[in-house]
Amino acid sequence: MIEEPKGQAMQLDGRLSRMMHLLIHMDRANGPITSGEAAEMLHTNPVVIRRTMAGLRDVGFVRSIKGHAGGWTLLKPLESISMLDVYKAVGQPRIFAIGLADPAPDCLVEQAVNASMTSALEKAEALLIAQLGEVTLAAIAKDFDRRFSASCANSP
Amino acid sequence: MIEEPKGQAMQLDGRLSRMMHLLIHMDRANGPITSGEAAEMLHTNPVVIRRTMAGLRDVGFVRSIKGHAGGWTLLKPLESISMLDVYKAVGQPRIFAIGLADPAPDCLVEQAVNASMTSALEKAEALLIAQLGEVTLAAIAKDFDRRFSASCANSP
DNA sequence: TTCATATGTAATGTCTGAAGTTACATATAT
DNA sequence: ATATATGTAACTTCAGACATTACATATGAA
Repeated sequence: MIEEPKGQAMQLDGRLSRMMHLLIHMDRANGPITSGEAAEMLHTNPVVIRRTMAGLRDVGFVRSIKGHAGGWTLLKPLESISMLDVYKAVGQPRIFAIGLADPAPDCLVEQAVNASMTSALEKAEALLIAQLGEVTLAAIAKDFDRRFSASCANSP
Repeated sequence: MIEEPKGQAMQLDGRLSRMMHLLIHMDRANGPITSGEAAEMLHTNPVVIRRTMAGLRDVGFVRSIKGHAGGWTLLKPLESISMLDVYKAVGQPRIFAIGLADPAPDCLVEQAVNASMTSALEKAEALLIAQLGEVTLAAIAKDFDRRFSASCANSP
């Protein structure tokens, strides 16, 4: 049997999923969480945390405090933050990996192809955005609680 | 409202749109189209054409003939080829540029985040696949005919 | 003040996959 | 034979997220 390398898959933009993860941890924390602590939680680097959290700070979801006893604090309740809010806060990353070869071609055939492709992609994007808007971080946190209870049920 | 930066063409996978474009041209052509001719149509390289068309040949949509008077020929009517068929033929490229930071995390919080993300992405993907399945290349070719007539109406 | 601690950010390196390119082997009409 | 075409391997290029290094700046405590 051939061993699959599979250390990490492809180069996906994980900012949305990472920030959701972190915000829920921050809601659970007592005091501020430092970039170093957050980096450990997300298995990444403190600078990556600061860089990505900057967007969340800009829209007022979190606050950062420098120096001793500093770190990051959640400012808004999870009920008020949807997945879509986080998506926007991290800069609305490009959604699709597939797309048009040329967005403004001279060829009328390619224009017709682009029209069909764009129509399909836009519908899928609209549904995704709608889905992201329907789920709050509080709902995800609640799902976590359910999973946590279930995992504890298996321990004496 | 957040203004999207929305720059130029990034690193998108254009194989689906390119092959659709080319197949419609092949349907319009009298004889075989060479990789060189196709490359000019798509503003790319003959090797890229051969590489990508190989998938379409494997599923029987086209045939390639070597040597003098060789090239690529369409084997099936555009009515019988959907966008989804082409998508599959080019290897079902990855659809999304966003995704999970870690597909199999230990952290239960991240597992809950992943569940929500996956749910949203899967619904959007299902809709996209459905859209691709509903449109044949013949329908796109017909749309081209409309555009062509419209463009001729502006000429004496 | 002095110093350990944290964030802010620029600069640089790493990684991945489509696309582009070069080179050459192979097949086929004339 | 030769010109023409495909088939592939083996590169290079490119873009963007992520990782890392380095240093400036701010802050609380001894």
